[in-house]
Amino acid sequence: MAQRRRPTDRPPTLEVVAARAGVSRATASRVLRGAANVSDDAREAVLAAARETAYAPNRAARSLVTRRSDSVAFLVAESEDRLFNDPYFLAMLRGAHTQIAAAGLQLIFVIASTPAEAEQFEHYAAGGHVDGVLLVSLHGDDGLPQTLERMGVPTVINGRPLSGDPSLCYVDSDNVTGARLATELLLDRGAHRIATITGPQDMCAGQDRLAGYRAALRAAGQTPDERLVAAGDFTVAGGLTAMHDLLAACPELDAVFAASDLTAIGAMRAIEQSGRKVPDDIAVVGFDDIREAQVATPALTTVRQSLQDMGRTMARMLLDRIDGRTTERVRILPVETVRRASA
Amino acid sequence: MAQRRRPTDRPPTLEVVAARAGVSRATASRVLRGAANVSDDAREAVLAAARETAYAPNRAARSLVTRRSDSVAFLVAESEDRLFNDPYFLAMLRGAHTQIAAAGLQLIFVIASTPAEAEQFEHYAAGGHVDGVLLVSLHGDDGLPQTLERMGVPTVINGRPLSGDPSLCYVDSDNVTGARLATELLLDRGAHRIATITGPQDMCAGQDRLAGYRAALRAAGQTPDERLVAAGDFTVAGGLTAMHDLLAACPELDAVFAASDLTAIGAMRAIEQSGRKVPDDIAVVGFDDIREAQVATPALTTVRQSLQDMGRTMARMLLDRIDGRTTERVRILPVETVRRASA
DNA sequence: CCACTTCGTGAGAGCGCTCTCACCGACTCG
DNA sequence: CGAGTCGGTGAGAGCGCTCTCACGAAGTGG
Repeated sequence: MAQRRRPTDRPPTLEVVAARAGVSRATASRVLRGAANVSDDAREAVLAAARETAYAPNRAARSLVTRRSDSVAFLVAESEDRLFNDPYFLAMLRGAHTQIAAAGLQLIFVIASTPAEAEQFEHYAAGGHVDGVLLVSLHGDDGLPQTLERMGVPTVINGRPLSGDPSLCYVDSDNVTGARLATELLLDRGAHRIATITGPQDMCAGQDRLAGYRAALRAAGQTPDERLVAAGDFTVAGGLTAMHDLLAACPELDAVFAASDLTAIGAMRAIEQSGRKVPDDIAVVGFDDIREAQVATPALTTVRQSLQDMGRTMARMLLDRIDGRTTERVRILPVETVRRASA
Repeated sequence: MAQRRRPTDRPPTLEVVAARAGVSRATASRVLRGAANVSDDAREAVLAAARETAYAPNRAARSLVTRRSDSVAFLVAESEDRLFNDPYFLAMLRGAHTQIAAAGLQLIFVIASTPAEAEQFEHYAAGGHVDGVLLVSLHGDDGLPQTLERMGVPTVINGRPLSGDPSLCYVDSDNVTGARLATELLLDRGAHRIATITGPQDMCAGQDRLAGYRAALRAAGQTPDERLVAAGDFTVAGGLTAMHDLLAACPELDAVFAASDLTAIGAMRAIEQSGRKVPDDIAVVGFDDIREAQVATPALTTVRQSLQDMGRTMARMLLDRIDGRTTERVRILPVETVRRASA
């Protein structure tokens, strides 16, 4: 437990600990950093002194000489709207925090919704104030990761960057397989005309899930029908509109693969409004397995991806890179289907 | 844009900027900190030099001498389970981030789910590594805020601390009024026997929402009936069980105020299972206005609290305290009812 | 028994910044 | 016209830590 301390007097320094232990600052420093070449006597004396004085190293002083900040940024490059539409975002943050904290680093949380904010962060990172960056929700072909890497700040991205730059390091869910599994699940159920509502095509998740849907249809000997593809944006409202369009264009469809759970919920609402039943008339499968999927009526069949794992994996890769350990440049995480009432 | 920089050469220092501007380090520092007593000539020269060299101040060095870390912790003292059950948690983080970033400080994200993690954080804070703490999801009469304040680290808590310590600084939603409004809404609708499913009674939100419910009934001339009060825990499962109990104990009830939206969703499911209809047989009102409330069937009438405002307000109070400005010790934020189909 | 290595240690420099203090020129005032 | 004031400035001392280097004691081999 920390002692009461008046604001005027200062926390104990290494000097104090060393004096109390009867050794030099250098030796105390060695012990506290866990360096080798210290005798057991000295080690014990220093540890005891540190405990008695409730010593906590001054990170600023350490950072000044080591040129490491011992902190990484969790940078969300996302507009506010979409940020709030990404329900497992928190899970990613949690996963990342676990790893980062275990390594003794601190996690700095940053939102950069606008180009101005992004540039401000670049400047900040240029000052050497973070050892690495976890970049979440990168858009289009934003050059931010390249800029950071050029400045010598290792960066790990969530989701394959659209730019396709082969030097970038990222972690992604297996969106193609997930979409294929979802579509196959509908095929197995006997669906003949399976529509899809896509995600935004400026994100790899949107592109890949569409690709997986098409791959499954082709594997089953069907030719993808463009009338059965409607554009969505991962939101409830987008799913609602897209589903109405699909029903108008092709009333005989009997199943839908929605590229996100929110989209699927919007689609189910549209189906209900048209007087049809889920899953009897039209089966629905989503993607993400957000909590709303369980609460929805009927409960939504979907594809689960673990964003906590995503955060953990990203953090682990980043730590490896910061410490100069070799690490794979790309990790693709598995997904699995979750069967509920809607299909 | 930052220039390409080989890992070996270092970022420009104040020394470099000063030399380029033809002034001393002290003057350059004055300009960059925005201090007074600098001639216009010197100011312009320094700013130009800083721009040309893409100078970014070294925070560690500054921190070392000013004894300020220019960072605050966003500390979540919450078990993982509950953390994931608090859907607007992210909104609070966002609100806090906006304010903190605008003040030029950085936000360090910390989760302390276990006593060991909490103690580790105490030790960390004792080292003077944060200028203040935003404490989220404090439980029971946890002594953490008192400890931090004793160490001279200003702390702002979300939600009235149960310990009732009058020295603590907090921001809370007006839970009593919210619960009263929700109950009055049911009374106005003509409900005669209004039950409630409470939140956990080791949290002020749970206690206050029960108090508001009772106050509304008494104001309407009713004597609260203990058979109509069931214990919940803010979860779907808890709401489901509690509602079954209520229906068994008092089959003639015609309305329920649930202390959270998730609880309300569980309750609606139980009502449905018992063969009754919402809102025709039993009207339901929740609390929070989480996104699931809109998606639920029927859409949930509820009480909205803005957790983004909460985060913003907490951050503002903390910044005021850090900078030594006087500030109120307690802020209670308003709530409003949102009418949807369930009542 | 002497050269050599190894190990534990301490002295001391310096990381990049802020801040105090002293100084200097220009001004005001009696 | 000398004494006092004041805005602008630079020299220099640290802040608390790490890290290099040198040194003495102990161990090792020819």
